[in-house]
Amino acid sequence: MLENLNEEQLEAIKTTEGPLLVLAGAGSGKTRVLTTRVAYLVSEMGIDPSNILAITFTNKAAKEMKDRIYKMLGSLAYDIQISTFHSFGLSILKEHYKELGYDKNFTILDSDDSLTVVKKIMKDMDLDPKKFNYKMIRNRISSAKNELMSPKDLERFIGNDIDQLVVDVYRKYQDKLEINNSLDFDDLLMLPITLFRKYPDILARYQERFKYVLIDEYQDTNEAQYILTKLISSKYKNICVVGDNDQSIYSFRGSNYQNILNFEKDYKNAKVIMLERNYRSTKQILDVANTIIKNNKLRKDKNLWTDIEDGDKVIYHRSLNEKDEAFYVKEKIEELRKTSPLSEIAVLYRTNAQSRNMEEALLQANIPYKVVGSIYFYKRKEIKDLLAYLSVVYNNRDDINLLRVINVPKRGIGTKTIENLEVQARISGKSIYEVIDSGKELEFKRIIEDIKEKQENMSLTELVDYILERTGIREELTSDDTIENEVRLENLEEFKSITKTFEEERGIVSLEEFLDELSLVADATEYQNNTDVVTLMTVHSAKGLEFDNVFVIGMEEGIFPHQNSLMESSDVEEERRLCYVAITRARKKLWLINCKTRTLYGMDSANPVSRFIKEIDDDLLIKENIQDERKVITKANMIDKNAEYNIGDKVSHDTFGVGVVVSIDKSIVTIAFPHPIGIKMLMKGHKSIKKI
DNA sequence: GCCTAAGTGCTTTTT
DNA sequence: GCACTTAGGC
Repeated sequence: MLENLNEEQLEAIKTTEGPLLVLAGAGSGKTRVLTTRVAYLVSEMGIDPSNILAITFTNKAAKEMKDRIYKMLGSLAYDIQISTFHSFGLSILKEHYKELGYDKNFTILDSDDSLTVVKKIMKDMDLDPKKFNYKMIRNRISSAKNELMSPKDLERFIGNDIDQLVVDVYRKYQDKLEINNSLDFDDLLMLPITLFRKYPDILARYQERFKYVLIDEYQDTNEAQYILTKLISSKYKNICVVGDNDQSIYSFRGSNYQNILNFEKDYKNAKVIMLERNYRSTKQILDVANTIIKNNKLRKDKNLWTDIEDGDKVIYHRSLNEKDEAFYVKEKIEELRKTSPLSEIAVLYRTNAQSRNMEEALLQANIPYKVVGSIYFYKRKEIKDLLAYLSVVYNNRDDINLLRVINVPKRGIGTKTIENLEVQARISGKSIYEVIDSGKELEFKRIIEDIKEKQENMSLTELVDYILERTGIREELTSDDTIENEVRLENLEEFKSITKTFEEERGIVSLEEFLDELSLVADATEYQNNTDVVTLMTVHSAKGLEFDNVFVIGMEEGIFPHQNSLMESSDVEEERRLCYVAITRARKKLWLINCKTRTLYGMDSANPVSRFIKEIDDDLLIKENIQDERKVITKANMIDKNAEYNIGDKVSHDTFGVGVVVSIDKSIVTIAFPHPIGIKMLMKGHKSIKKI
């Protein structure tokens, strides 16, 4: 078990008592240290497996850790609690929902559902939707929760009308969730803390149970996660946190990498171990990563090194456009697959939207791939509808899901009826299901009741089938023979194969178990078992993974670093850390790719080369296709029909600033906007363009 | 109540 | 470019 470990790794494993901070650079064997440490605690120190709590951020990391520990400990591993923060929170709430005023069958809303609730509340408040951004309000509520602030706590910080509005909506939002017996993602972290603060005896039991606590990716913890771990480990203080401040990439979710830098202050006698030797990447790749990350000002310097000297140089390729970019990657993959399994190839990008062209290219070339984190499966209407039915069957009081399907398929329940139901529910403080007592909606209620009754003697897959039958969804989709309906049916069949896999792996699965897991794992690829395929994913999802061959596409200003990060230097630094994460995923070969022009938001644009590429020393790269920079002009339709345009005219745009008309061809006017957008073209009828 | 066409706004990253 | 909303006719 302890073979082939270096001195620092061994020390991290054997320091079992007291607080321990492991600063682990990329590829330094962090996961190995964590898993071996757990195994060591059990097999060498004789610690009861059920006294150990290991927390990760992603389901994937948790699964990986479980598998590895299982290999070392066998079935003893089952008693170790290894989970993500959110699933750990959920497990606490499953035991103590009563103390918090919830019923056993509470449901968990995904972030779209939360947004729907916020929208609804704001509409009820008669707020002009154009004036207030729902998403912004939802995000503010979410941040407040992650900072452990109730509406009342937040009140003290009101400085303007918007703040006041956030507090008002937050209060109503929380009331709504409680009436609906439902929780959002943030509640999974916040409520356990509320519980522990209110009931010290319950906390004491958890402290007693989890005498040994391990936290992975500690640099990504937010306030709620930080407090939660602190509470649980505050009695025995056997807390081991592992992380790398250079890989902190979740500040948008409230994570604070100061948590890792402050660890020594929090725990006075903390031991600190640095893992600086990289076992993953070649020197050529590591050099590129190091030259980029050293541009961050707010950073603790460290020296990540490797002795893998003989590698290939990193390639920087510049394509014509995004199609060409995808084509290039496809060509390279076809070469690679002669010598490497497809599972050792990853294509990484900054935003999910970038997967599309890549998918098309791979599809055309018959190269199997998977898109990780692609939630599009669960976002599809038919799947969401089915899930909504399952949720309502499980928790009748879940208004959000009920309203989604009360008229699906069409049953003649329209806006008026629904409005009435909502009003009734609001005055009586009940859920919609509870106030239904007549009309077509009673018919709906009967369907749900019937499914609930039948459910008792059915497997999960049978239940899904019965819902499709009883609700009329299947009939609706088969009665009209269109391609769209065909696809929908296929997706529903695919869903059934997910439930089947579930049941094969775990035997009888309750609806509760299934819904819980789906709400925490919104990624269809987690349940696919095709292994030898190319992996497409965002850089964020790639964290913690490694591949022999890595392509990073879209290395352009405005994309990577992303447009929205360019205003704040601290945000650009986070983008740089993200870039560092991307590069350090590669073991052997790395390609950095961008293109001269691409279609973005429905417009053609020419983005400058990413600053991260420019930060790399020339002699570290092989450059391909680099020529005539910055003269690319693309065209599209245009604009304010009432105005006349001449070359050289100045125009202004709310987002892009002041631009100059560079060419006119019939109805197409091309406008150049300054850095960093590059040159943007605008479509016909775009009102935000004004001639000056 | 339902359907369609036209209009609008927005896309960062995730549990 | 797309998903989502809205208005207006049936």
